[in-house]
Amino acid sequence: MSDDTKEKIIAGAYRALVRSGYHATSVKDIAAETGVAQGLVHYYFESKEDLLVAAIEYGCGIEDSIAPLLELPPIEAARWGFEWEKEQLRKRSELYVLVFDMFGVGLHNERIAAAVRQYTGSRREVIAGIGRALAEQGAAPSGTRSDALASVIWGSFVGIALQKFTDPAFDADGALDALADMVFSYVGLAAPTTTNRQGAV
Amino acid sequence: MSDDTKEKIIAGAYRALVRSGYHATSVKDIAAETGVAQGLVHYYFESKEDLLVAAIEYGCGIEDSIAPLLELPPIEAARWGFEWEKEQLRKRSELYVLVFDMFGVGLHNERIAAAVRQYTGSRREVIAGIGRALAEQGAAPSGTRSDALASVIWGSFVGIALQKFTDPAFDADGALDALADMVFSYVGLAAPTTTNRQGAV
DNA sequence: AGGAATTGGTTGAATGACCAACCTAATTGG
DNA sequence: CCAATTAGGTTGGTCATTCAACCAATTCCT
Repeated sequence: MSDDTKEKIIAGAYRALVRSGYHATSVKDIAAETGVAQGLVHYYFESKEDLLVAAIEYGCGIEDSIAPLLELPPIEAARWGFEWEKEQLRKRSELYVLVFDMFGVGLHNERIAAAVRQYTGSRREVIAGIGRALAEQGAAPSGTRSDALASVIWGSFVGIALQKFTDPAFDADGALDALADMVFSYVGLAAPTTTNRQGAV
Repeated sequence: MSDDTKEKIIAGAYRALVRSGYHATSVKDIAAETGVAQGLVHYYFESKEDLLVAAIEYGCGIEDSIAPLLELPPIEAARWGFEWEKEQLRKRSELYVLVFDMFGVGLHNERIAAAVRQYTGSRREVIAGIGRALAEQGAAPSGTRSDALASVIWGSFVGIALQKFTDPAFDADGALDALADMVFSYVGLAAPTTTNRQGAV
């Protein structure tokens, strides 16, 4: 029952974290959210920070796996990558909110910064991997630096998500379509044949 | 001495904010940073939040003005826009840190969210304006939605900056160069002479 | 087998520190 | 005189962390 309780506390911490943000989440909140005495939280975790780091890692782990994407041929993977991002943005918005919160916290907390770094690094690497596979197939311009391009694309994902969360009226799908259009045009591939892509200024 | 002191407190708050982040900055800190009694801070500002919002606006206001950029012909403006971003990233990194901090805070604080929204909106609008000017000159594909493209570019700026601050080894200049390369190639490729996008409505 | 001791999990009430905000009385200086 | 300013203290609150006690199994001793 012990590992179970620990896991329950982590899940509760994640929920509390998503609801209230890093700084507004107290140990008391977490205990209440989990349905457990406050003292028990410290029985399992040395400090609040320990717990929150665990909760963040837990949150990053429960997202839909990208693995199936990487089984596809690289061109398909690239196409679906943008769709996958759109879908995650819709389905898992609370994780994005948490991640942005962590970006901010990480600026002044090395522990959290490390967790964030690992998360972003793995994300960017997926994109870079697809880019390299494309380059090996000769489907990208010879001078293209896959990692720089991956940084741009992943950065754009982040920036678009950010705009969505700061402005509820923001058209994230439109921006992601524009990004995809630009990327595919740049690497010399046909643009993905997705939804109605009407051009209106 | 009165307006001067208020300004001094705001500047001190800005410095404290940059150093320690939003949540770790107390009124006491600000008073100490400014070299002023704690009570005086409350003499000038109703609440801590009032002061911090003022400090954020102050911070956004002291950046180098983009105005001269907009005097240039749009193609030159676009070119220099990327250089300007590189330079700001080098010279004004502390403002970026503050802005990212605010992104996080804004997710759970409507007051700060509004300040952030205004800042990001004005930034994006500059880019969109250049894009529209280019489109009017026929230098961009007819189907291009300037605002979607501006969202992508500004988003990428943000994402690249973020990567720089989470990973000191990150090559921001390289990423910005790649972005510029891609954007220019996109706009150039689909120039009026090309036919493949002409029919897009 | 059966009572005693041990252990791991759990509780909720302290503890001590810190915070913003408010207040007051005293001082400065134009 | 009046506005700005200081130093100090108070209030009411929140916070993470600690701690002694409690409970239910499990193990040990006889």
